[in-house]
Amino acid sequence: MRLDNMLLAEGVSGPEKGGGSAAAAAAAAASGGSSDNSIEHSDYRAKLTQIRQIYHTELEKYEQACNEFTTHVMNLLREQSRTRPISPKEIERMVGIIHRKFSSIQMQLKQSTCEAVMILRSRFLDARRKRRNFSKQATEILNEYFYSHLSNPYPSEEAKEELAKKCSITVSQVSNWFGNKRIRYKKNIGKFQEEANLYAAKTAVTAAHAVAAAVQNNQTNSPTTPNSGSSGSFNLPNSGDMFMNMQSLNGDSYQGSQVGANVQSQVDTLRHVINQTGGYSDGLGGNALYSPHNLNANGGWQDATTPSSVTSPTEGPGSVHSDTSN
DNA sequence: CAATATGATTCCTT
DNA sequence: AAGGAATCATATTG
Repeated sequence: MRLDNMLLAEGVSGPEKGGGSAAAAAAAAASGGSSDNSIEHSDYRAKLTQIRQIYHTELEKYEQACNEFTTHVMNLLREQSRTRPISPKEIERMVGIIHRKFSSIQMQLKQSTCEAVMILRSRFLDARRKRRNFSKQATEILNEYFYSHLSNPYPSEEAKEELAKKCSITVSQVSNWFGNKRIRYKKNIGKFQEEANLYAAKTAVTAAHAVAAAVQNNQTNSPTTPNSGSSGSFNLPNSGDMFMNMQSLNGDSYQGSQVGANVQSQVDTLRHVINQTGGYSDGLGGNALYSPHNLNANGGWQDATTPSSVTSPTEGPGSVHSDTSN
């Protein structure tokens, strides 16, 4: 029974043409494919039709054999009925036995066909096997979000949807990405240091521009940290992104002649804000603020088994931002 | 071709 | 259910 259903759903035993492509399309939609894998789909469909043909011919063959055998037995019985009386019940019984035998054979055929289809599916449609990297742009967007929310890199469902939309991937892919990113970041923070600096600088610059404009407009205004509409700006147990921003701003100086000055003042105000919000921050408030290896230490969401921090074989990852010559 | 990066899946915990 | 950890299978890189 179930085998029948599955074969029907898979388009093997259903209508001749429509079923296969429909099943393939459904499977493709389930695996969240974009649109570029039409080649694989046609390949898959070809294989599926092959399976379907085999299945149908075999099925037909079995049916035919069953009928032939039945008539043969009937003839034999009829012949015997001349010499001895044969009740119709006996004939019925024989026919039933034959049909049962053949239907069990058909069952085997269906089962093996099911297996073949499953193998085919896992071979062609399992996204894990045909893995494609996301576009450069998509990873850019995701990384930007990740590093600008480093203190709490857990996007809400809505944020995930938005990111998915922007990156033209699915929400579950966004979830996967963040899951992988969090774990891999935590596992080896040193390896991600320059990436972190890069994206932090990128977002920081935009923020700094905004703030600089605001400061120019209204100097006496107390800046309430123009965080893009993320979650609360003061839930920070560590405020890693803040420190990131400031570190990159201060260390790298971003070649901006005028901007640099504005940013410097901005850093001061930011530091002020941080001192206000984080009551505990007197420990690392002023002087430790700009040393990059302290950034690793004050992780908030990554507080499992202290990750042996920076141990890179090649160069000191802690001194990434010390741009030497000009 | 080995090493590494990366997206997806599975198992397990909370 | 969502997230962490381990793992798989492929992509990319050197």
